[in-house]
Amino acid sequence: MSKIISLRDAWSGAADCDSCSLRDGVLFAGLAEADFGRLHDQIDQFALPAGAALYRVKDGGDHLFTIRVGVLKLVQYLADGSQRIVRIARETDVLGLEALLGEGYHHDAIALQPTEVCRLPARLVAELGRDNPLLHRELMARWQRALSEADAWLTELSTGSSRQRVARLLLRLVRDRDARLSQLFSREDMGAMLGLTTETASRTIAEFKRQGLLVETEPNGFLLDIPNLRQIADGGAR
Amino acid sequence: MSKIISLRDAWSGAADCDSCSLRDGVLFAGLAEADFGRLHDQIDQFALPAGAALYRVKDGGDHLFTIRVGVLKLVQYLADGSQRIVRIARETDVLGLEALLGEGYHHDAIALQPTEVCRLPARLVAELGRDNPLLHRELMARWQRALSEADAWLTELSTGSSRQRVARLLLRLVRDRDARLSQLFSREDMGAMLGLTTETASRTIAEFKRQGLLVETEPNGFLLDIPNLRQIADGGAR
DNA sequence: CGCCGTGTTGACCGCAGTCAAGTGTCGTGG
DNA sequence: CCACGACACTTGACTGCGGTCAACACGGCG
Repeated sequence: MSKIISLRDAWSGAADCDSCSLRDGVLFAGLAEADFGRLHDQIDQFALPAGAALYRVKDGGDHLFTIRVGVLKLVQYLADGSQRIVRIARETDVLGLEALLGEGYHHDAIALQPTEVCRLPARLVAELGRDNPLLHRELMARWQRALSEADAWLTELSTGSSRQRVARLLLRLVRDRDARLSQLFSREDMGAMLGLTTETASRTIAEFKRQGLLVETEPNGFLLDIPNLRQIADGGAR
Repeated sequence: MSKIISLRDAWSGAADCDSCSLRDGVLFAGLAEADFGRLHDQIDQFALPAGAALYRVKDGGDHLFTIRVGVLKLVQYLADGSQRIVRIARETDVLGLEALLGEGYHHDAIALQPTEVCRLPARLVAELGRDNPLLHRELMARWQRALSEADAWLTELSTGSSRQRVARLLLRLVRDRDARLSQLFSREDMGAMLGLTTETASRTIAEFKRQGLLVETEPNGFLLDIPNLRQIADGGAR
């Protein structure tokens, strides 16, 4: 368990959209300058340390968030108190889409690394989306992306042996990037993502290291043996 | 494996929307009569026997579907050929939302029971959605519903012991309805939904029957002992 | 220094996967 | 009409993977 940090503490000012390097990649790429002006001064920036919650299930939910840097986990809890991580969000991803429907958040969103986000009022985005086809389309695309992710977690990360799941998770983390990985999740989080216990996650990672499938080249810098991991992921050899 | 039935074979005419009992519940509840007219004569109806595919992953994907009666499974396949059922769709649900983004379908959609659907051209729905706020909102709500379902499958149906998973599946099938259940899935499908083997699904169902948690009152009519199933689902006693 | 959180490893055991046989039902064709 | 095969479901026997409980190593921090 980590310290609780309220969003208020994390406020780091009004957003500096004009110079934002993500400007073209994010939700508002297609927004006319006029519309964007309406939105702009409603946007706030926040910086979260690792372990801080961006929002929690019970929260009201009247803001969307786009991630500038960092990684967050989306967590749901079961009746017995155990947790399951249902998705991971990283830079340019949008969180809290459910706020557009006035639903209140469906997960806890918790930073896994130092993270910066922009906060947008849901009402305003919903309004703009109503008569702006490009934003409308962009919102649908975000929803679809989240859905595809969710499906992939089911088929790839909740099926097969522990070796397969861990291998698939590692491969998914580097994806298009090359074979280097800057940070590994805690064993506990890995377990919660893969439906395994902390011990099994630990054992499997340790085994991969021993077999040279995962080499720590520098502190917090890992190199993956992608071909062999891929073979394991597909049900191949040990 | 079941016979392959092409959608062409299943065509059963232009849709009779005016008398459709679902008219108020579906996507177009908020559509003005004029707009709806544009859409209406583009809609076709299909009837699928159990086992037939509504669409497959490879298919182009330029139609949405709304389900009038029946149940479908959405299936994804892994590299090793095994299948995982990622969602179930029933009356009033909308399938193929991804077609709105021109993406091609992401699953195989296969009827589990005799099923009737209406088919809508994706392009037209996308157009209407662009300048119709109510439809726009309705589409977002559908996407969100699918996403919530996907998350629930992860936390409820892919976590815990086989007894817990089967119990949660049964409870989910009756949901708001009362304790009666008209049809049970095949053991194979249950396994694919829960990440279990066919044998384990069979054993667990058989055990529930022996314990009176699941009573077959008539052919294809089951009664659930909801309180006790709920206790099992939450990690309670055997 | 001692504490705490995280990761690792060991020993043991039980649940669920595997392989296989057996039962029941349905549909087809002789 | 019955014989047969196909298929789904059930059940058994065995095994192995991963869960559980516990001890220990390591590093950071008060």
